[in-house]
Amino acid sequence: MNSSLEKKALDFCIKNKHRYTKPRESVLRIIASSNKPIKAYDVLKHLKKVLKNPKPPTAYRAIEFWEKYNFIHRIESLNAYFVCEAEHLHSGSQFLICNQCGEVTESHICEIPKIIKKKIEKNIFSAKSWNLEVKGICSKCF
Amino acid sequence: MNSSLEKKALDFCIKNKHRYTKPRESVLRIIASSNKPIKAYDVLKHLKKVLKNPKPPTAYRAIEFWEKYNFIHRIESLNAYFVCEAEHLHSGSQFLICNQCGEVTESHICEIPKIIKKKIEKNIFSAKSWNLEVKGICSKCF
DNA sequence: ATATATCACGTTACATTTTATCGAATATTA
DNA sequence: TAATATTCGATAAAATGTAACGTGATATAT
Repeated sequence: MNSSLEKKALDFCIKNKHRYTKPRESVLRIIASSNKPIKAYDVLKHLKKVLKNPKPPTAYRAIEFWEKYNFIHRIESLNAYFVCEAEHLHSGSQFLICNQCGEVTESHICEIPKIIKKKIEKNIFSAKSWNLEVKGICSKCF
Repeated sequence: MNSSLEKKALDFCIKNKHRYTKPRESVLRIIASSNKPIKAYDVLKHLKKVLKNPKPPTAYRAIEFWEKYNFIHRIESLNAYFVCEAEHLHSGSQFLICNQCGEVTESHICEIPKIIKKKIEKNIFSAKSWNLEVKGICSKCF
C-alpha cells in the first residue's frame, strides 16, 4: 500500500486543482495494490468493497483520470492498468510482458526516450507520449 | 491494391502449408487497401461485400492469422489493424500516431530493435515481439 | 482410391470492454 | 449566496472480442 504514492497523488490534485474524490482515491489505491496489471472490471470488483454499488463508468472515469496524468499506465495489449513506479511522472512507458507467467515489469531503458526524441522530434513528428510493450519469456520462466 | 503483397502472401502460404482461403485473402486485401488502420468490425463490413453473411469470428480468425505471421500489425491503442509495408516480415513494430488527423505511419527507427535486443535479451528477458506506439502531432498538422 | 488426421470455416451464443446521456450532487468563484 | 464548473450516479447501449460445436475441405498415408 504505497502511501507515499497517495500523498503524491493528493499533492498533485491540490496543486492542479483537481478533486481528490473517493472514487479516484480508491481506484488509485486498488491499482497500486495490485502486483500485476489489473483490468477495469477487476478494479470495479474491488471498488464494490469500498463504494456503494459502483458502476463501470465510475471505475473508468477514475482510471482515465490517473492515466491522463501518468500515475498509472495502460497496458494496451492486455486491456489492463498498472501503477507507475517511477519517481518522476513520465509520458513514455515501457513494459516487459511474459507470455508464460503473465508477469509484467515496467522497464526503464533510457536509450529509448532519447532515441524517440532525437529521431522523431527533429524532423517529422512531435511526440507527446509513447508506449513500448515487449513480449517474450521472463528470466524466471526461462 | 498491392498485388505484390498478395503474391507474397500466397507464396508464404504455399511454402508454409497454410491455406490461402477466401476469408484470408479478402481480409488481407481489405486491410491492405485501407490507408488507415482499420478496425475489426469495419473489416467485417467490407467482408460482407465479398462473402455471404460473415460473422465476427470469420474476420477475427483471418486477422489473427495474418497478424501472427506479421503481414499485418495491430495498433493496440486503436484496436485497429494495419498492413505491414516492410519488405521483410519483422516481429517488432513501431508506429507514429497523429492525435490530430489520425494518420498512422509505420516507422523504422532501426536503433530500437537493436537496443531491445542488446539490453533485454542478454540479461533478463527473452524478447519475442514488441510494439512501440508514439502519439503526437504529425508534420502536416503542425 | 479410401481411410485418417488436420485445418479452417460457419454459426450461435455469449462475454468483455467501453461509451453516451442526463440529472443530481459537490466544489469553486464571483 | 448565486452562478459556474466539475464530478458523480445510474441507466442503457454500443463496440469489441471469444467459446463451443459441428461441418466441410485438404493433405497424407495406406
